[in-house]
Amino acid sequence: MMEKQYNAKAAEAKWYPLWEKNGCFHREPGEGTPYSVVIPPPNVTGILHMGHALNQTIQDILVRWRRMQGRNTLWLPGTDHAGIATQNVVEKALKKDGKRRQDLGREAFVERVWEWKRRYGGTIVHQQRMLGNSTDWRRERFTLDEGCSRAVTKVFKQLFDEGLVYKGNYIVNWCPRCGTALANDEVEHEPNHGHFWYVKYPVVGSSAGQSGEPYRDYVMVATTRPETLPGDTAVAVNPKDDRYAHLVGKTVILPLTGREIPVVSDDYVDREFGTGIVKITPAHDPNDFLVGKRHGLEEINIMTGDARMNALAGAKYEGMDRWTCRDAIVADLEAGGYLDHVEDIDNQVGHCYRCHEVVESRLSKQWFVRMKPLAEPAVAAVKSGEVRFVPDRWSKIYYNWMENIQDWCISRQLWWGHRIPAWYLASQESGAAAGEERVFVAETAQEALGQAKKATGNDGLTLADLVQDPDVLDTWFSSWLWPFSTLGWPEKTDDLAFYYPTTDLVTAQDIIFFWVARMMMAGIHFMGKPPFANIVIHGIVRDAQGRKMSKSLGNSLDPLEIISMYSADALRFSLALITSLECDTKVDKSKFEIGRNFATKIWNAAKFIEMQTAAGVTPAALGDLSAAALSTDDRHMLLACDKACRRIGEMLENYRIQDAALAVYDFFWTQICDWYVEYVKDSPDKSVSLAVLRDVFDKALRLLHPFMPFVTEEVAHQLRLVGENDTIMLRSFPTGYSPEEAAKWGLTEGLYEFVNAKREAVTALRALRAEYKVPPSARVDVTIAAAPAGIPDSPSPEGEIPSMKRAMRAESVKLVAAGADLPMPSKITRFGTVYLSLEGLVDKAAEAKRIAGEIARIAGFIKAAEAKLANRAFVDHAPPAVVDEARRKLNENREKTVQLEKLARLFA
RNA sequence: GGGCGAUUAGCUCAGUUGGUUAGAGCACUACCUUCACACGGUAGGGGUCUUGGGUUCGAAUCCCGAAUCGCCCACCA
Repeated sequence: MMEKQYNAKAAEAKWYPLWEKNGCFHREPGEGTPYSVVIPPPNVTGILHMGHALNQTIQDILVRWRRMQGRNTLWLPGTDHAGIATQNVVEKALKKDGKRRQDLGREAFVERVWEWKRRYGGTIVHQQRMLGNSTDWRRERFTLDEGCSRAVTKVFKQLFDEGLVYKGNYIVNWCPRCGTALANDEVEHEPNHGHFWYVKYPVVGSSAGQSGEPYRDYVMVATTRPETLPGDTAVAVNPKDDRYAHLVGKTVILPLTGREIPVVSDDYVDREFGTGIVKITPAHDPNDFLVGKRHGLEEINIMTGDARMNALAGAKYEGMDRWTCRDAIVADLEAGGYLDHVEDIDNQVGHCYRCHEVVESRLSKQWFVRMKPLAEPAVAAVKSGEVRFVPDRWSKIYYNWMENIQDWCISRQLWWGHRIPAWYLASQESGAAAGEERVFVAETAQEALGQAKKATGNDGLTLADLVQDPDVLDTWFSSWLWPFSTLGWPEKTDDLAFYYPTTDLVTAQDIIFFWVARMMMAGIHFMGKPPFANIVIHGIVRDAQGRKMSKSLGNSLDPLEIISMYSADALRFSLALITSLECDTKVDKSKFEIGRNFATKIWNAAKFIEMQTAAGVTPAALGDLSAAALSTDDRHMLLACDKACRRIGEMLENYRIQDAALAVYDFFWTQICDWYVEYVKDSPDKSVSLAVLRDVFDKALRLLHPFMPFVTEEVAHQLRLVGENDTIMLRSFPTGYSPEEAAKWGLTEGLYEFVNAKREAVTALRALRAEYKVPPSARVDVTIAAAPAGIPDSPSPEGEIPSMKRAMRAESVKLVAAGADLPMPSKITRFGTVYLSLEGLVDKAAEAKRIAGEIARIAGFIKAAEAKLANRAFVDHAPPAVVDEARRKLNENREKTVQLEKLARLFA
């Protein structure tokens, strides 16, 4: 016998290992139609959060559904090596022992990170199993594993050979704490309350000096970053600015240094902002860098990698950190009479997305990928419809970004990651700054050596003469290859041939640019085909106040805690039900009660079926039954099931996960539990109705399985709907009954409407009972002026009396001719007019008042409907069905009014 | 500054190409411990669909303007 209560924990602990062990998640390439998805690899340092839970629930729903549809399904899992994040974790651990990574040396440190990965890297992988993910763990990958590394190297070399990877002097975002360059999108801009210092730069050759008043002629420069002053190599004005036109071409004295620097004119300068004069510091500001390039200005780098001032900043400031130096320079400017005044200003300051340090713009040599040539075909693939965004509006955002794309800085000054496969001549390295640097890009050091020998004509070179580039590649440089590197590329594997391109990519909106766009480019460039057919974008999980969930805010919900409180199925179903692809999802704990309650409901319904069986009811063979053997309620149930199967399948095809979840919920709860199970309790032929119930319940379980894998598997086994060594997850996803079955059982639309109408009558009677406060225990006498003739294919209402009797808690149900004028109180339904004899149970005055209100309300509807139908334009233009419906409704309301007026007189 | 989106019941959201008296879940009210289930059942209350115009026989839905909120990109020296 089934337990009184569903034990979710036990079911989860039992089924997941069995599925995995039996290879239920695994398929080999070859047969059938492929359906493949690669998981967005979580950081190996990560722990499972609600964002993962949502993302993976959506994927698992799609994957389980496709698998049940019979597709050859692959959902490929893995983790990302997450350069900075992982290195930080290990460095933090080292710090506890008072060590820095430099103390270990590169090789030992990297080995230490690997060791960390082996010990703790499995955390999130373990947690993902708790969700019930049907990922093929036999194909699990890591972005830094051997295969992925080979792909990365090959790609780097190919792009280099194609001229799409280059090394350049460039101003990059630099995190002084992490000691590495950051890509533009790794910088977070945040509002900052800062100052605007107004500084006077004396103009050379003015009359000022002669009069003995040094600074009468000066230009006023406003800056938020006085500490970069020693790096200034010009001041700039707008060419159209008449105020300063006379200054262009002259020079000014850079305060504190005595250096003369030119005044240049450049469109970049905004006349309206500040004083209209900008100091230009090419080595420490991206815009200034560009201005400097245009005017051939010197680039003076005055800072070290950890944002301290170097010798070029001047002896006095050398060694100071940038903020100390700012204070010192401001003080000196003031002392020298150069500082005019200070204003408060609100601006935006960039912070490192990892450690939150204020980012510095820094001039350095970095590797870049030329993006324009890669972006163009990636845009074309979406424009042509070859790749589709779901929802479609993301394509606009994608175009917008791709069309304004900038080169991608891919080098990172870290130790943990894919080392850049570029080598230099050791002898050349120190003196290379001045001249051309010789670089050999190759897949191996040996190959690089060959290149070096050829280039230098020196056959005596050995590996010892070569030095590999110390930098590693941006983490995304491996993830952008994920859809094919994980399938074995660059080898020509069967997996690659069969599962590439993948079918769906499911991810949140926040990594469309980081990841999705780049995968598109890589897929097209290296495989000749976009990496997926559909890009499904879902929202971000937010807390009840709409804030992003984050560790620092402390507002995160832990999926594992939700699983332990409510079950994995509850987590999954609730997420599916409340998630729209259209917008972000607000989540709080109470939402998960929906899923838990649903699981309980299913368990109890299953228990009911078991009890019927245990009570000795033997289900008939459904396939042998004809329409005549089935009651209208039985047939209605079968038809509702048929509709549910079709609708849910269609919704999933359109990625309408929320709608599908709601439909399966409604089918189970309303159709099966609220109506049919109630009917079965008192059905005239239990053997038949149990057969129907078992069949629709079985189908409902399968419809639900992608959403709630554990409870469906457990219940299917409890009811022996699958064999002992079998699993529901490999059974077919129901698509509805065949036309033959539908014909044999008389599953017609008319019949469906007929039973719906009957239910309206039952509901109306219940409402009457409630309105007139008839005690639930009271058996009442009901009369119905049955009128189902208006419904096509209607069976005789006579046969419905027994089922209505029970549902209405009626002592008797009497049918009279349709249209018969029944005494009050009664309600009009499609089935007919329902009358309940009250036997003087009513407070007359109160009822009279209520009825008057009701008449007034209906009068409003009638008036509106009459006006509508009197309108020729409406009658002529609206679809006939709409007009007919309006007429029918109007008549019904008129009839209702007549009845109500009679009733009012009765109570007067 | 550029782009995208949102505003519907107390709350979270549906509402598919314009078409009955705008729906669901939660919350709320009343009644019900009826032998699958109180994590339940039955019946209810609650919305001038942010706002002002326009198109239309008809607008939550389409167009224009306003307000409020959110996100993304770029960024002021």
